[in-house]
Amino acid sequence: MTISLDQLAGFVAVAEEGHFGRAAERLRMTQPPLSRQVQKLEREVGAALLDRTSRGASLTPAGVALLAEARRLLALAEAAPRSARRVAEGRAGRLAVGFTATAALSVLGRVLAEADAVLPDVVVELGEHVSATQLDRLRDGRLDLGLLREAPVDGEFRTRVVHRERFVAALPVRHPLAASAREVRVADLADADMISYDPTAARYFDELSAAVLRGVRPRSVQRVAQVHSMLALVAAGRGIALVPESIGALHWDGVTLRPVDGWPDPVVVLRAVWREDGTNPVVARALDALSTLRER
Amino acid sequence: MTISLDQLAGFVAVAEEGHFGRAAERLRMTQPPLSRQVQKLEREVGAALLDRTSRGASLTPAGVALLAEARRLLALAEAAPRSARRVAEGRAGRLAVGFTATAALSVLGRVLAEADAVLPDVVVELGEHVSATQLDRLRDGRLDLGLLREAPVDGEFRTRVVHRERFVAALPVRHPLAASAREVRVADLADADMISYDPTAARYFDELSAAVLRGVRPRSVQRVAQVHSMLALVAAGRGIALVPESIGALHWDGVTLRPVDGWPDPVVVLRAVWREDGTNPVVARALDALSTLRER
DNA sequence: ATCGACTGATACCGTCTGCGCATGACGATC
DNA sequence: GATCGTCATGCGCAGACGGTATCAGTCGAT
Repeated sequence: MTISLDQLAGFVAVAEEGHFGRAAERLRMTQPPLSRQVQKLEREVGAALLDRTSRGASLTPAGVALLAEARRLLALAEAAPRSARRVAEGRAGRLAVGFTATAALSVLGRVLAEADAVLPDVVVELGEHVSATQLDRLRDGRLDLGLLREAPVDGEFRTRVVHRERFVAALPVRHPLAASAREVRVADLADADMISYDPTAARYFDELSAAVLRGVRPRSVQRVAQVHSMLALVAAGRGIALVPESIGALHWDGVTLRPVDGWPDPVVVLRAVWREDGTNPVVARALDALSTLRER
Repeated sequence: MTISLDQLAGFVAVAEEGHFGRAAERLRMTQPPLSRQVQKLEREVGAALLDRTSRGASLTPAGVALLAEARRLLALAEAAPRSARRVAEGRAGRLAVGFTATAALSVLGRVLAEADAVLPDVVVELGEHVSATQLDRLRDGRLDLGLLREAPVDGEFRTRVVHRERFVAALPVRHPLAASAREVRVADLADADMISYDPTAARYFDELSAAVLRGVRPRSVQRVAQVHSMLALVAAGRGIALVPESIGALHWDGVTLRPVDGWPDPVVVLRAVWREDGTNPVVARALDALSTLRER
């Protein structure tokens, strides 16, 4: 009751060959069923598509019109499964990536460049979210991959460190420590005014700060959640802050970044997080791309 | 070995319903063959398209990709026969129309406007050719419809008069006849210098001129094939010419058009000519449009 | 004018696909 | 843990579809 792709393929072959016999040969079948196929198509279309003569067959105007449509249909029908297979293999499709504000400064650019190079047919959709929101959206499938600081305790997630960097001290340019030495020592911070992290909203940075300060407890003059706010306060001369090194990409006026003596190890990590049982096959391919990234 | 439209329709139904049973109901079939249909599609695509659970089925990423393609395919498959049928009925398609230089001045504009109004989906392809060339191209199918003066003797053509007009005299503005009276009389032409038509290249006009002059034989100072050349010579003051009234649309400087006394009948005709056994169904529709045109 | 060669259409037959019915396997829910 | 609802599977049969043989028409050569 409706047309079939076989009928269209038969019709196209006859139209191109101008000859039922040769068309049948091309389709690796015999002529009689091909004739019937085209007749059936004509009945279903409700119009003659071919003029049959004793020398072969030629297109009617309706046939000309249908030929173009039939070619498009057959091309689509051939391409559609291939493209679906590519999506299944993770070579094409969509990848929803979440990232934190500070992640944008360190690896996001390289991640995207690498994804573009390795997975050119994957459309990466980006969203900036704090860590907790990213985990929520990973859970409900709105994100495929998160870039965040904290290691999620939840068992359904898997994790890979994609970036390590050092904590550095951000000093107001007029601060005495900025004038005197090249490196800041931990002890110098003991009697400094310090802008520190909000223990809930920026728990990771807060705990990391406490760890690297090794018991030294500077005066905390302000607690903020965002690294950016922190730098604004430093620029205003309100105190010193500890920030990830990659923040230096911003070149904040009035702020000097100094390494801290005795902190050689890159301790601030950024993790890629994804669902163990995620369904998007692009994730696996993207993680391959991320691993080559880390090797450099 | 290849996908079928039925499989795609089944897949789309399941994808939209999220449920094999309801999808089967929508397709007016039972659930088991639908399940097998989708399974087969998945084998042929080479990827899982649906995640089956005990609550229904949801799309995999590959399924999402294929769903979009499948919808496009099905829409095309539904539209293609309709559009072919419209072409077969002459409601859509191409119409190659030939016309002579003078036809362009009289009815071509109205013909095209009418065609656009009555047959909006027909693309009209225009070509200006002399009558003989038009007949050749009608014969070999490069033209569907000709607009020309002469009635073809050939039996394979059919004809319909689409325009009638009068012959008028084209006078140089400084010519005595232009100054004296409103109408020119045939007798006045007897001793006038006259620019006349080439008896082979413009046979129709030549014979018509002879007929309307009723035995009066003016001096023929020049013979030309094109009405336009004729007017150029009139403007140059070389003589009088007889031209179809519609040429007045051109407003040649230095030329005055005057009706001729005793020529009341519109004698110059323009005919639509087409092949008796032509294959393009648009022709019949176009002739319908032309007949309504003539009634006005 | 006749015959032969070639065109697509038709008749007939066998197979294989694809449907429906009955039922199974599995998970969710109470 | 019984029950309900999901999709998958086994089986039998009708119909679709392809292949072989043949027909019918047209064209061209003899």
